[in-house]
Parts: sequence; C-alpha cells; structure tokens
Amino acid sequence: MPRRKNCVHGHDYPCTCAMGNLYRFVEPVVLLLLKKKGRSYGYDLGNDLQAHALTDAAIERAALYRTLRTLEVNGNVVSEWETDRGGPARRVYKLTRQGEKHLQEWAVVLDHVAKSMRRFVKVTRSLV
Amino acid sequence: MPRRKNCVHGHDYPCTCAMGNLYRFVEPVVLLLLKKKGRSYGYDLGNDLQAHALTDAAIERAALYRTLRTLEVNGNVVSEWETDRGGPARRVYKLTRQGEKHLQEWAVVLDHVAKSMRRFVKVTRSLV
DNA sequence: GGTTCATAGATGCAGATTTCATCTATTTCG
DNA sequence: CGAAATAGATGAAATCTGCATCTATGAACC
Repeated sequence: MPRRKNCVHGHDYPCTCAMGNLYRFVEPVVLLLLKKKGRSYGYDLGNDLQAHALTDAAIERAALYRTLRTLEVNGNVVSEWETDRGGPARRVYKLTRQGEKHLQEWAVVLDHVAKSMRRFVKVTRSLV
Repeated sequence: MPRRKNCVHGHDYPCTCAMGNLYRFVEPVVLLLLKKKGRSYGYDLGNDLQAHALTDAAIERAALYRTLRTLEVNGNVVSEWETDRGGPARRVYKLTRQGEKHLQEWAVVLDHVAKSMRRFVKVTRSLV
C-alpha cells in the first residue's frame, strides 16, 4: 500500500497510516477469504464477503473488483484467467507470500483498532 | 447523519451505513471528548484528540474543524464565540441532547465493529 | 430460434472526502 | 520589533465511493 507518504510514527508495529484510507475494510476481508479458500475469483468472493465483513455496510461489487486489482498491483495477490470451463472466464486470484504477510499486518492493525474501540465503548457507556 | 441514502437493512440498532464514510473516526472521538469536558473548542480538542483516537493515523486539524462544523449543521453540537478573554476568539462547542444520543449510537456501532474485528483477528491468527 | 436468467468482469462519472498547504488574526514573550 | 503560540478556517488537487451501466458466456425454457 503505497499512496500514503506521511507516516512518521516510527513504532515497530504496522500502523493505520499504512492502510491508506479505510476502503470500508474490504481489503483485509478479501485477503482473509483468499487465505481460507486458497484460490478464488471476484464473483465467488462477493458471495462470502458480506458474511465476513467488518461493518454491516454493503460492500459494492465495484469496490471488490477494484480492491482485487489494487491488491495485485501491490503484489499481494496474483491472478490468472480460468477459461477451461463452461461459462464466462474467471480471473482467479491467490495470495502471494507478501499478501500473507499483509494479512497478518492487518490483524495487528485491527487488533489495535478493536482495542481502542472497546475502550471507547466502555468509557462512553460509563458516562450516560 | 443524513447523507447516506442507501441503508435498507431494517434492523433495530444503529448501522454502519448511518456513519456515512468513516472520517477516520474523528466524529465519535470529538463527541466523547465534548461529553467528558462539558464544553471545549477546536484547538483544545485537537490536543486531546490523538490520545483518544481510534486509530494511530494522525488526525488533521482540517478534519477536526470540518467535523465540528458538520456536527453543528446536523444538530449534534451547538457553538458560541468566546471573546471575553485575551487571545484569539474561540468557538466553544457543547453537545446537544441529540449529540448525546448520537454518541451512544456510535458506541453501539463501534461495539459491533470491534467484535467483528476481534473475530477477524482470531481467525487470521489461527491460519498462520 | 429466441428470451430470460445466472454468472463473470469491468468501467464511467458525479459527487463526496481527504490531504496538504496556506491564510488571517490576536496576544505573549524576549 | 519579531517570533512563537494560540485560534479558526479554507482552496485545490488527489483520491475514494456509489450507482448505473456495459460486455460476454452459457444454461434453461418455451
């Protein structure tokens, strides 16, 4: 994930800056699904996406396809066309080594964020 | 929070759609800080913001000021100028009743999101 | 044969958001 | 005086999102 150039934290864990914007958290979910499935393609991922989503906001197909292409540009996944089969061709993706690493980094980031959120919730509820 | 028109979930708790986009979670933190402080102004909030932020991404001053104005437009806070005092004038904000409610809604939303994130983290780490 | 539906990927574009730089103004301090 | 801290705000470019829409393959159906 390039595109962010202002990260100057200097700590040792993956920081939220590296997320760029949040993309409604489509990216980590896609990475996780690919990890679980081994290989998959957009249309198929789209069916499982909502069930694994981190928010209940609908995930656009457009966002999914664009996320996949971006992941590939950044070397987190690789794809190939699958045409030996009836029906329209599928672009089948799988994680690269780097993608696996990126997924684990997301886990660190989201663990942090989740902790912050829980703290927020706790404090907020204590002030009602 | 208007601005999102495609929310058709129909469940009874505040849904993430209502958040519009995520604004890097500046909004809920501002609401919470105002709740804790009773009243405050942009520059002051800016100092406490990072410590309470939900991500470690730097929160822009621009984002803060614009968030405050938006909160006011939507009736979650009210402001007045404080000029009886040395130094530049301050626009002092406080929560409205609706703002208090909005804060509690954020707690519900973020509680959900945090749970999803923890699930994500757990699954991801189990797959290494 | 023609129509409809499910599958599959993709993009155009208007509008919204984010980032970064920059601006004004007031007071304090050396 | 000049610099720094305080205080609020906005312009512009880059980026992202939401929605509609397009192409295409093959199966099922009449």
